[in-house]
Amino acid sequence: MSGGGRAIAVLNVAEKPSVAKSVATILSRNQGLRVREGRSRYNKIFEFDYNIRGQPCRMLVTSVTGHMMELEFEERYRKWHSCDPADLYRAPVRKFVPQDKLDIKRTLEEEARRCQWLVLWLDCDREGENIAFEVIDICTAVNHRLTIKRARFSALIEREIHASVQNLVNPNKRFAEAVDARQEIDLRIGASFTRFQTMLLRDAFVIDSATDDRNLVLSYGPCQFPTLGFIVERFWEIQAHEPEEFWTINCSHRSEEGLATFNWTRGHLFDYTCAVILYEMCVEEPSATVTKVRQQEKHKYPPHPLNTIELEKRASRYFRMSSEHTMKVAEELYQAGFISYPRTETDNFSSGTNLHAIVQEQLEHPVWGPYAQRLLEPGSGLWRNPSNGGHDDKAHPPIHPTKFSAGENNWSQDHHKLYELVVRHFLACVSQPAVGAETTVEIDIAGEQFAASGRVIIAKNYLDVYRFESWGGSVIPTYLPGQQFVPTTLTLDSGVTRPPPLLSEADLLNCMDKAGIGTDATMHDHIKKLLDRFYATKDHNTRFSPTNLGEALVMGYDDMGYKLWKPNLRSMMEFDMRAVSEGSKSKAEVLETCLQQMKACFLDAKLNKEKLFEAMAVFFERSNRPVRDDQHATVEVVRLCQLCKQSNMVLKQSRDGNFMVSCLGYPLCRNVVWLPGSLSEAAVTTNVCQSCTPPPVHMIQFKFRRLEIPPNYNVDHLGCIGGCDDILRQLIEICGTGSRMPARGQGSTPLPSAAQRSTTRTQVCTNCRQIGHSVGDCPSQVSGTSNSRTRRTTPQNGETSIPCSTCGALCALRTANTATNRGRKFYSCQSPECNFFVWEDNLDSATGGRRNSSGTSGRGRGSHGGTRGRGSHAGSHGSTFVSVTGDAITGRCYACGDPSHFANACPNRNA
DNA sequence: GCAAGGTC
Repeated sequence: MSGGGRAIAVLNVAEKPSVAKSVATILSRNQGLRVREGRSRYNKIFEFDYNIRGQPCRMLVTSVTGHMMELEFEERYRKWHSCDPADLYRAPVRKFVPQDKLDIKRTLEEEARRCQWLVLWLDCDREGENIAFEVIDICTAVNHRLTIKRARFSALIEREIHASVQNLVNPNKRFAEAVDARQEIDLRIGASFTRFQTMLLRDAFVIDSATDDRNLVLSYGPCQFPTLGFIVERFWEIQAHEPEEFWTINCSHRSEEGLATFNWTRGHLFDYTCAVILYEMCVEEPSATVTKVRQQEKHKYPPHPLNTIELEKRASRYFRMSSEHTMKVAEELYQAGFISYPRTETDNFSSGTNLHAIVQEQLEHPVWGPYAQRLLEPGSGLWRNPSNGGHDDKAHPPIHPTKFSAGENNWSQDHHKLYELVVRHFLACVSQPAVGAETTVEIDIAGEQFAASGRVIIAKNYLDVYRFESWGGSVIPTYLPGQQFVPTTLTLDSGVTRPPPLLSEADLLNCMDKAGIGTDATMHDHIKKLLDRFYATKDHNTRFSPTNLGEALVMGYDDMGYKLWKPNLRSMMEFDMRAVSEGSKSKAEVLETCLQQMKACFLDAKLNKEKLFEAMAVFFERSNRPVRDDQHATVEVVRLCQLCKQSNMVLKQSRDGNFMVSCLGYPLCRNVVWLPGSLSEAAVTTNVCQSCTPPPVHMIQFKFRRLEIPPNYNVDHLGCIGGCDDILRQLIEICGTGSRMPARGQGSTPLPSAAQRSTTRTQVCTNCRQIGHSVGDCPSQVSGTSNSRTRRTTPQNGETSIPCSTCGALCALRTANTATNRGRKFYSCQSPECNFFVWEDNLDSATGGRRNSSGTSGRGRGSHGGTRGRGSHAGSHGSTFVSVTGDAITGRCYACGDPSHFANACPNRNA
């Protein structure tokens, strides 16, 4: 020790208990290391003396367990009906320490009070940096004099850790801010879309999932939806596949040495005539000449060191274990000390790793022990330094065995399998590749080229231990260049193209990895979420299909023209996060632009919700369940209820279009203000009334139907329901409120409430000027569009109403005002119980039935996107038309079957 | 009841 100054107390915090222990063990060199309990039973506190750049330190090393804080909306936005989901793009959010993290927080506070320095040993990635700032916030709140330092390390090895503590740096605020932005965007997008689509669809359809419909959550998330998108896209590709016939020429030759199968170098042809002509040329002159014999040494290389994704993919492929279960078992093996940390991107061992020692541990294993023995014998030549997979998370090594086991009593079959995979994979990584001798023989028959190949494995090497992989070997007879022979068989075979298979779990992980969806630690969660939400199913072969629900949701958004189910959104976010980390964009800037875009997208999705209805209607029956008052309604807070003084009053639109402002405390509080029946639109604004108390009373932007209000009133009116608004009061008196509802004559329409009855007055129809009904119920008017039209029940060209093909009520002609379909006319059913909808330009095809009546131009399942199958996946081969046996050629016409000629000379050819 | 990210 130099200087000899007074020792300072240094609080060191790692991301997880295992890292705290490693850091403490390495720094203390295991001498004078004391351990004591913290308030959390997982997060111990290690103590020892150390010296940082001449400064004597009393080191305290403890840990958190990942993030300390969660992001949530403020209380008044937490309930699903507390606000319009669109408000969640602006609703205030706050970070808080959840209940199960409070004990760690208290440990940090208690220790931080007594320390002078805080050294952050969080993982060296963006999330780690964000957690670092969570720790800083907690510690500096109780001790603002703390000196804050960051330790940067790329591996938990002595050299790195000692160097790191002597070269402490400052934490990187930009990294942490990138994560803050990601969290906020994920929360706002996820919560808004989840609430929106759940409330919109759950009660409107009979969704035959395994859970009670009322508890069903139709979640949306920027990772789960693209994952679902991969599954649906492949499913559509399969459905859209049109089998296409192709032809190929196959040739075989049997000699004393065995059989050789020659493949046509043209592969296969889709042109039948062309194939037949080439085939007949071969048959007429069937002698084969060997043009080339090539012999080559081929290597099959062992896999890269194992990271999380690869572990999940291989466990799925080899054992059909789900990625989620794999991670659970791996976690247990890790906790028990048998394998290294299982959540790692790294597939490259750092140069300091003692690989021999890891092999050494396995020597006594009854099955692979002898292989490990051979590996360590210098004379065997089996050893090879592992390859570099090119990924490094700078925090963890590749997954490898850390403790020998020949199997533990408490292990399940899956524990055995996974441990075996980790060990065999590691031993394979440090082994020589398999070596094979490959022979390729090329022949020419009448100018057509064919090739056959055979392989002899010379040295299996790593394949001896890696039993999960194989390398097929096949022997072919010896051929010499220039040699001639007559094929044993020469056949023209047909086959059909086949669609690609459904995505396997390994395929899905691959898609996610390539598109940057999720992290190595969360990808399996996203897959599991799709199963939990009934969006997808997995068959016994680990292949995923979308459920009707999953497909309908993706189809609905796809029909809106949005790629919300594509990975692009996440990629863009990832790009922005990187920009924040690098300082080229600010967190505020990214949040502003991203949320603005997403809000616009959300609002447009809301406007286009018919698309979701249509897509759902392809798969599900409409629900007969009475629709609750708050379903299908826009919900916006106007003011605090002055009756119960506990809940908010919100603007709502009932399904038959009437607006009201009612208390969320219903049914405990029944306070309601009915708005004029002549309203076509109403939206709560951010403007607050200056005269009504107690504030805030939000003003509402009203839009009235021109023909339903007297000419001296404006169609647009910014009004207040707090009692100050004379215009609103007058219009309620003139037009009445909600009176259109009982007049609709729908048996299931609820009776008007007391409040409604009390505000319904004698009315004068502004259309026909008669007393007793309002314009909305005027018998001489349909849907308020004109005062001269009469109701007809048969559709005619240019007609304004048609009978609903679903329920028999009338459908009114309306004009769309959405971004994607502005100006396009459609019919929608006027019955509040029915959501029938059809584009006017689809009317002809719509009369056949509901399924074809959707606005998607008859596009149902199966006709989506998809590439044509041509050449993608060759199917099985079929008929043999001509066979060549020895020297005798027998043949017949492909077209008519006559043995006297071939198809190119067939007299019936053009018949 | 909602997201995704850490981790036990």
